[in-house]
Amino acid sequence: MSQVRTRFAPSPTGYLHIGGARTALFAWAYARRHAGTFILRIEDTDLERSTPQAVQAILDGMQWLGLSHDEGPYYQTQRMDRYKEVIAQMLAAGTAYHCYTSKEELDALRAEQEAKKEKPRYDGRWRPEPGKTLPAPPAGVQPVVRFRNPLDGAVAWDDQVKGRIEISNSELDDFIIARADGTPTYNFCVVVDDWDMGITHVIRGDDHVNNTPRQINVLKALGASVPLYAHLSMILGDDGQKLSKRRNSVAVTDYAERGYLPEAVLNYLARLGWSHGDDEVFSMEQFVQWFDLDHITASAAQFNTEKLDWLNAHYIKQANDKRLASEVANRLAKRGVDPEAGPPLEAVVALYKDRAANLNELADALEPVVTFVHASPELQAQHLTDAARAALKSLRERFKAAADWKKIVLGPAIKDTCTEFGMKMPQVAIPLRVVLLGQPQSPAIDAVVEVLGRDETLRRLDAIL
RNA sequence: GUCCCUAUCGUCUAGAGGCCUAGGACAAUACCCUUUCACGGUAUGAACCGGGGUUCGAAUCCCCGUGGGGACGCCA
Repeated sequence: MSQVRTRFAPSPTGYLHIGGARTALFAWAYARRHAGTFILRIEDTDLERSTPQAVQAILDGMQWLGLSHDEGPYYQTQRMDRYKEVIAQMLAAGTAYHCYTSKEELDALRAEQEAKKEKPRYDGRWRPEPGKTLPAPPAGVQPVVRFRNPLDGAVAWDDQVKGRIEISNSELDDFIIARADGTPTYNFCVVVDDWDMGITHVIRGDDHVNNTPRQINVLKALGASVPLYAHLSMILGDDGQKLSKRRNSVAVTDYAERGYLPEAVLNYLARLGWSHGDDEVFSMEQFVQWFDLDHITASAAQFNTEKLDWLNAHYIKQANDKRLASEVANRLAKRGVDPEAGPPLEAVVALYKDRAANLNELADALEPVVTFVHASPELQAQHLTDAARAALKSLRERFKAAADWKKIVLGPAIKDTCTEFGMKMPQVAIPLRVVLLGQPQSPAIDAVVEVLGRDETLRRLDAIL
């Protein structure tokens, strides 16, 4: 078997879409699995809609996910000479021809066919046939170039995810491969690129299934070998509807902003439409070893944010504290909170990372530790009763007398206070949380007090009591 | 309208004719842990779209319906 070469070929008209990211992941994993080559190709022939910013956004998204390419990025706009060369060859070989039908005529034809409930298609009026007399080319009209699609028979391929697909050539019309201005069109560029780049496995979204027979026909006309195709079904939003920019987070960078770890997004995407038995949580190394085209689901998959959240929480628990601290520091800084203001972030992260589903939640939780947040009047009224205040004042004296600022000393100090006042643990611990953090819930209170430090703990106690 | 794809718990999925009284995961519910909130643990409920075949036997194969999606551009 020849060396595996796969490609990801986005068009730079927006951000790296979550569906595109999964396509890239699968193409990347397949190449890695087979020690092959993963190629990045930018399909920017649509000059109107392609932007350098979008190219950068795609590159950034790929980098965030860690999907590195071995070749490219290639840009179709830089390969124009090559496309024109192939078009000239096809014109000479008779596998393509000039068509002078104007857009207006085409529109009229389409309207007529739609009125008759027929499938809109080019009628072949400029297609040369033996014994057929073509009209005289109208003066001053720049022709387009059309591919001379076979009239009879069928095109078939064994799709690696959908099985055998066969399309009759009578369903296909002679599609345009070069516009009137001479620029080549998408379906043609893809063919030349896949051929020139030696792509062995075309792994792409299933919105391209209908393009495949055309592309295979051109490949054959060129005498090129036909790659294997694997068409991935699309990803639907949480609501079961097609993903939309308005309703869903579609850009991978949205997920970065929303506090997801790339390994969680990757793991989630890998399991969306692909499976390895009952395995749910696995590393990219493991994924690459397991990945195959045989276990890809043929039907569309609905995105489930709750499951992503669960995976993300899992990976946050696994992540090392230093990395999380740096992520949280960035987020706090953006909110105008000085990450250096409180105790060492790493120590606080260690205390809180089991309880956060994403980095923003983690930052939310750390904020009242890092900076002193006064409890709202409502919370104070609810929790800081006279009895509670008295107990906390006594506790403050115990804290002041603490020989060592450690949990093993601090914990008993709180318990002793409970005993002194005949209170249960929550009756002291919750008011203490309210004073120290401005909220009634936190991890184990002795651990919080320890990490907060002696000076800061006493300062906050003094400020409120 | 024509062509193409698709259909297992609410969701992601396992399942390649008997191993299926259909398994796992997320979510849900209950309990345990925790004298807080989470985390964690345990348990429970929850599905083969419908109808015909083929077969000794069908979630698995075939056909027809129905639902969902895609394509039909001088867009990609």
